[in-house]
Amino acid sequence: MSTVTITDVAKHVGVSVATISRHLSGFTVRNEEKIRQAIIDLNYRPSAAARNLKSGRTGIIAIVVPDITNPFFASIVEGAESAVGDDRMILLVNTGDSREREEKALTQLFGRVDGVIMAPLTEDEEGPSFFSQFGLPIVFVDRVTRDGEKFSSVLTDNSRGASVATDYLIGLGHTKIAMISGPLTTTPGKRRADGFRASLKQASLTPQYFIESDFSEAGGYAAMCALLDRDDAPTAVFTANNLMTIGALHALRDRGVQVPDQISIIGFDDLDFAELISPPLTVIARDARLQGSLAMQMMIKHLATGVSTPPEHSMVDVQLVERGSCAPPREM
Amino acid sequence: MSTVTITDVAKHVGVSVATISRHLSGFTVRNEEKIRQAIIDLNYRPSAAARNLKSGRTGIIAIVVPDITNPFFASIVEGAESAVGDDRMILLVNTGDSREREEKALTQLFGRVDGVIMAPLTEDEEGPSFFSQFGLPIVFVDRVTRDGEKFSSVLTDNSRGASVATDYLIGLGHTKIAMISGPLTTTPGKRRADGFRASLKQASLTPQYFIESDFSEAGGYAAMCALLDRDDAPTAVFTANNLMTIGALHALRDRGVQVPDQISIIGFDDLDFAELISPPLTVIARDARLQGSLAMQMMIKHLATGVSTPPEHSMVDVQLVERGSCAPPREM
DNA sequence: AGGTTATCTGCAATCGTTACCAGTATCGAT
DNA sequence: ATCGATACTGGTAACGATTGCAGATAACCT
Repeated sequence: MSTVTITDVAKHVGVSVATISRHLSGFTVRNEEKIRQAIIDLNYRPSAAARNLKSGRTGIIAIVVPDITNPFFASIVEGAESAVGDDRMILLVNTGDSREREEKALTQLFGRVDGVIMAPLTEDEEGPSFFSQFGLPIVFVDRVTRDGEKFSSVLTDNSRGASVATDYLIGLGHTKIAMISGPLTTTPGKRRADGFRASLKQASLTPQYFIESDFSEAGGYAAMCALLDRDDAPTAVFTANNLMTIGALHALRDRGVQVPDQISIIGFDDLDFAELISPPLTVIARDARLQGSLAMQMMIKHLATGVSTPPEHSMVDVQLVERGSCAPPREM
Repeated sequence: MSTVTITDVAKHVGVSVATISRHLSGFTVRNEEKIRQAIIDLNYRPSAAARNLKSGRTGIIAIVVPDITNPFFASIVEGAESAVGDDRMILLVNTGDSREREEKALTQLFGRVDGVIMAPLTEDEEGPSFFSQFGLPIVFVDRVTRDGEKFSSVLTDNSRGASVATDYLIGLGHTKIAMISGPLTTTPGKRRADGFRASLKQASLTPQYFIESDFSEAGGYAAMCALLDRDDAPTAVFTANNLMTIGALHALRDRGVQVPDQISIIGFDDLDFAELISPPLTVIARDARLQGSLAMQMMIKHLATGVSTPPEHSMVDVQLVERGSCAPPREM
């Protein structure tokens, strides 16, 4: 059992603790070999807590995401992991889409981590100081808050992505185009809705099939059902994230609606298995892993250069991946 | 900026640091209200590092998984998250299937966390003391090492699961049954292979279509291709995890092989979209979220009752979910 | 040999908190 | 008024590491 301290090692070797400490910090000391051996013999491991207390740094970077089972966020985490380096670790917080838990997490994180990479839930209705108050370096990823300018961020052009999707459907000849949207209180929710609306407007169409949902599979299912229940059902639907896409597909399957013959569907965010479903799913894709990695790189650079460096902003490309789930409307 | 210490609060209120500390620990003190106010006014947050140093506990539990983008592990993490409680947090380590990183993680984790929930990569070839040496409470999940008896664990009956899958294929009349296996150095890899072999043996069949792969999508793809390239191709295949199943399905799709007409396929571990692919995928399922939650509960109990409590072992059920990807062989 | 560097060393203060110990105020009972 | 019990309080020594300071040793030069 390891309750071996630096003092024990020092005694064992016959030098002072300072010498051991210096050895540990990479300075040259007289009895290198003896010290190394003593550390192994005693199975000594420096106390992280004591180091933190002295140095004020923890070597831990937190990642706060709304839902780790969403493959998009899992990939963000993986990307961040890949860029974290040898001397740091990642602390994951899953807020389960709860604003309360997000807030509590930030409070608890203070002092335990050197920085936070986060996808905030909402645009922060509570004033510009909310995230600043914690005094933690933050890099926003995927989403940003109203006072986001103050912090670095890695975002995708959500509005453009939604426009590309909508324009694509319009280009195929659809006029009855639905959107199953995320919550308008979140940045991606809002921006994607904006892009959708803008594209419709440009084509002189009205957003009569717009449903605000919640980025969850169940939400997507319910929304799709609601759309199908309408007398005048849409001929195409744009689902604003991967989970809702899955839900919508389940609904279509359960109702026996043929894709793309009876309805076209395009999703936001690619899925591992998008090619495996029939027909293969057409999506707006972006590189989540890259976003995570970029965010981590920003954080590391920020921690290295000091707290008062100006925030950086980075935008990751979206692209249309045409597969087979969209076709021109049957009845025109 | 928060470099406010308990001393500052004490001075501000006009009491000693001990009093503030007691208030923080929930004891009744004289100036409750004034203290509460001072803490808010000064924006004081207790130093986690100092607390760790004094108490020896961190309030952090680590979860070490090989691959967070695997939905199975993402669900484990989510399950653990859901059971972690208000006063603790989760530190995630993604080892990326690297034994080296796993080992380094354990070293770094010491002193930073109160316990580790982990899915170890291998069965630990390096002797019984490997995981013990870190002096950390460990709960194994999904997988176990050779000296696993010493630590608590939450496992699934991998061998039985594989047998159920194999028996199902045999029951349908298949004799040329392939298995795309995980690495035999991992517990789930080995046990599932064992179950497969046992079932074949009982039916007087020989495992001539056995391929050891690596639990990755690419590995599954390659293995499936190899099987299809054989002169005497199998009529059914059992893939030992979800990622390899996806890879195999991609291979089948690319080669234009019809499921289940030309080949039957059954996977280990369910997928969100298993019903969406065509035909819907038949799988051996188990509740990953439950496993994660159970593991966390064990860890919390273990930390509460003390280090010397005997390890617990829990087994989670597997079940066959019949969908449409398996059928009797065409040519008999 | 004497003087000057260059290297390494130990001492002790420090990081922010907790917990033990002894001390004081308050109160009711005698 | 005195006593004992109760309820808080403040001072201070830890927790285990790092680091500035000054002293010691060795190495080098003239």
